[in-house]
Amino acid sequence: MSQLTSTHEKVGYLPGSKPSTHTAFTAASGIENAVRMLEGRWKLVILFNLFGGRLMRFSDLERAIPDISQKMLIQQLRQMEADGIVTRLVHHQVPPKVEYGLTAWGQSLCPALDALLTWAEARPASPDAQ
Amino acid sequence: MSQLTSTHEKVGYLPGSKPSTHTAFTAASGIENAVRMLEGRWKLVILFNLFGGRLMRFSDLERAIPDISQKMLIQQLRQMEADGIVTRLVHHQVPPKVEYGLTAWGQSLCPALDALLTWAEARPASPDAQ
DNA sequence: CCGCATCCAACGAGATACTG
DNA sequence: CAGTATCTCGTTGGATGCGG
Repeated sequence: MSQLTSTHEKVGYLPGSKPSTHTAFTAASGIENAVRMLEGRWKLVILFNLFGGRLMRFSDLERAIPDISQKMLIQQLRQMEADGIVTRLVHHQVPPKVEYGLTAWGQSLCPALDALLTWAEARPASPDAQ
Repeated sequence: MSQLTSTHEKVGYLPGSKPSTHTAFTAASGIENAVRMLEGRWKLVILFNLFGGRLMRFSDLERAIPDISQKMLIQQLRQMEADGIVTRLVHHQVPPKVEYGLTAWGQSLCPALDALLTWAEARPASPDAQ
């Protein structure tokens, strides 16, 4: 279910003709929301460690991402939790144990990121004059 | 040609088993490059005004995006030009005339953004405990 | 018309130290 | 173990004014 056309032809969300659900501005702001959730120095790295559906403890993530500080790790996790991307599961134990995972919606980010990765790697080496 | 699996099953880029071309870190950094090019307050709005393959003058873009400052417009355009996403065509005239458009690679961003938009709009209203 | 330079405020993110 | 608190700094983006 594609909302934007991917061709070089005229597209449906252009101002003037809006047969589709989106104008240039609504489409942009919708994607901006997505990009905002993905911004942040570490979010994608965290996400990729969580893809696959397994749960990881705070300390697991710390080990998996050596250069991250505790502050950044918790901050980015909490933001993604607030965004509905990651789940936070607290086990009331001594010592404490908290596991992080992905929501179903978070999992569904995977194909979109795949598209982005494919695009990024298709970058031509030499500048192409259109 | 998908490089990441989109299922909830085990995925190929996970540490330990790397039959695919990507580890969690190379995949993340590849996408980070893409996200970095899309960050910036106005880049997506500019992009959407350029999709469709038509050329737009500097002043056209200024009019199309009322709240943007000249500094921001030129800055984001130049960055995207450096990234190989937009083209810059200078007509040596009096008064000056410069037209901006998308490279072929820039055009090919469209489906990837579409995937992101579809994902963003699929966000569940209520928090879903996975 | 198109763009550059400068100054400034706001925010993101790292380092470090401390707590339940 | 899993956080919180504070400080600092680099970067981003806005406003304004000048130049080819």
